[in-house]
Amino acid sequence: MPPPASRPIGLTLARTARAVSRAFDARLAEAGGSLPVWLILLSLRTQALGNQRELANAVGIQGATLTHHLNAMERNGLVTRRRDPANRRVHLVELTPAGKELFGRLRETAIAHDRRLRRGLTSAEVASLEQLLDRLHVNVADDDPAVT
Amino acid sequence: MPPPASRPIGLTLARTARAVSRAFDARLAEAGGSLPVWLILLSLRTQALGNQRELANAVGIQGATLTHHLNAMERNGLVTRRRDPANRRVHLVELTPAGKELFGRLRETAIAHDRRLRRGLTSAEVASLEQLLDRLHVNVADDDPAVT
DNA sequence: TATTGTTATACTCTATAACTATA
DNA sequence: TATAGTTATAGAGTATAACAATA
Repeated sequence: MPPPASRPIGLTLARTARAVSRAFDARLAEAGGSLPVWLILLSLRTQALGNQRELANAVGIQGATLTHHLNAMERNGLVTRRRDPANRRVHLVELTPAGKELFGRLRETAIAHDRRLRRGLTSAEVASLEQLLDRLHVNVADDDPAVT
Repeated sequence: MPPPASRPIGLTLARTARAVSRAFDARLAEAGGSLPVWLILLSLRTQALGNQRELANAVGIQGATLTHHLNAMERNGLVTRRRDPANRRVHLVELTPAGKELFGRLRETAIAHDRRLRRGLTSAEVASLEQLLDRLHVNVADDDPAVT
């Protein structure tokens, strides 16, 4: 049986994602942010997260990597960290007013980016794309290395 | 008019692409490669490229970045570089037998990865996905920053 | 002992600027 | 002067391992 004759979908996905994320990165940088910072702010604002492990998980990075970003964000006055009195191992991460302001700006950036991405696509097409992407995600998520 | 109410397609795209490319990276690493090395080998084998600038372009990186990878690949015995007698400014990049061997192995890896990605999708669905991704790509490619 | 998070360190990919060799 | 490529340097993002603090 022949290999898939057409252009591999993984290649198309990788190239599209790279182009799209570079464009988004550039916009975020103009607005004073970056992708990890945006994802961290977004997670903090839209999810109730009990600790940094959960936050790291929501963003899709390791705990130490999150610490790295939080250090920079704290240095830049975007977040504060303080011990949870109820469990002093846990650090409560909170947005400062500057952090909330940046969140607002980056949200505008993200909305504009998405509007641009959707240009010329019907909402049915976007929904279909989203659903197909989710299925790809599931296909690599179930880590069954025995797939030959 | 309200912002897109649903989950931003850019976020779904970014998360899917990250998960998929991490899975692919892991497979490539097991096979002794990496994504940039695979893209370089693929370009060398499937396109007629006149010089390194064109090669860098095909891979989607800067010339200096390409040099960086070629240095490593040459160190590892995968490619050779020699001056083009017709224009001694140009360096002809050629695969060694070891380079061709690695190409073959990585191609198998890429094919298996793609087979896995496509699981449960009809070829019409894959075609539709590919076409939608291409349209997103076009939407960010035309760099018209005046899109509000 | 287990859990939470930080520090130390390093790696990969990428880029820009300055440089060399050739035309 | 212009073009092809390299070298030098740096920065962002990520990771693992060892550690400190707390439970």
